[in-house]
Amino acid sequence: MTKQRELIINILKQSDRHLTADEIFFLAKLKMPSIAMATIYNNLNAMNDAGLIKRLHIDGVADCFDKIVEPHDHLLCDRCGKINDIRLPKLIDNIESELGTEIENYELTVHYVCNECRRAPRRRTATAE
Amino acid sequence: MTKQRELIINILKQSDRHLTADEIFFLAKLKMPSIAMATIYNNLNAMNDAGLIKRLHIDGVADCFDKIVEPHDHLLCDRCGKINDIRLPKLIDNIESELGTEIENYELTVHYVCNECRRAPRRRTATAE
DNA sequence: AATAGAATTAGAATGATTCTATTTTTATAC
DNA sequence: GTATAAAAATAGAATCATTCTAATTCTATT
Repeated sequence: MTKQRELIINILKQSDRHLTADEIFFLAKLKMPSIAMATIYNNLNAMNDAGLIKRLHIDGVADCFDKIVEPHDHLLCDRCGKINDIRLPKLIDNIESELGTEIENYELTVHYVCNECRRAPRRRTATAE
Repeated sequence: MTKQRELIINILKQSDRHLTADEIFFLAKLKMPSIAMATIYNNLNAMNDAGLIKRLHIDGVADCFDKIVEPHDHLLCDRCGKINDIRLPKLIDNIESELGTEIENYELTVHYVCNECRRAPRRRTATAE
């Protein structure tokens, strides 16, 4: 466990959002100015491959990294772009029974309009629409 | 409807796979050597935005384009990388009832090991693993 | 045939990510 | 505690997918 990896893990742990490699790089540089982008990617990729974190692709946005612990799904608000985590524990059984085969795992992104946006319609909170 | 768009649509229609922009470009150039990459993207993006086709992101591979007609999900074999379409019509209700909200739509990619790979284990058919 | 607007073309630009060569760090053996 | 080998980090170049820009070509309408 290198200092760099430790730092990256802490940044992920302390964030309540799903960060991009770039955001992690920026935050890491504050604490360790010498850190290189390649180190960010090397570590994120290694941890992703090891299943310690999860690379997340949301259309039109750079990949984000998620400090998963347990499997979960994502809720994307189509208006404000915010991503929320959800657990849909029965879903894997639903999929398997509809499909008739055992599956390894799955990735699900649900598009919806979050409560805030539903209430205050049309006011844009973040990047997306 | 320009000649270029017609060509792109035909390429998509005639293919039984999900093609990348690059593959579409290559195939289009065979029939219309002057066609530009920007035209491919312009048309794919326009059709995607209009809901006529669907941009598809699979981890580690360039985006593919899918000639959807109706909503459907994707099955990705983790061994050979092949993508199959599936319909899981009950899923949207399942998600909505588990979630307690109405949703717009969703994207689901299910990872599994396809029948061929299950039978002939470890022999790699395509790009992935 | 003249014109306007839309689409295409070519290639430069961008953004994200990976690669490569060099340097630093870490761990282990002497 | 120094020598050495392996692993990781660094800097920056390279690559890949995609978008952008400016110039050109098409198409439809007058």
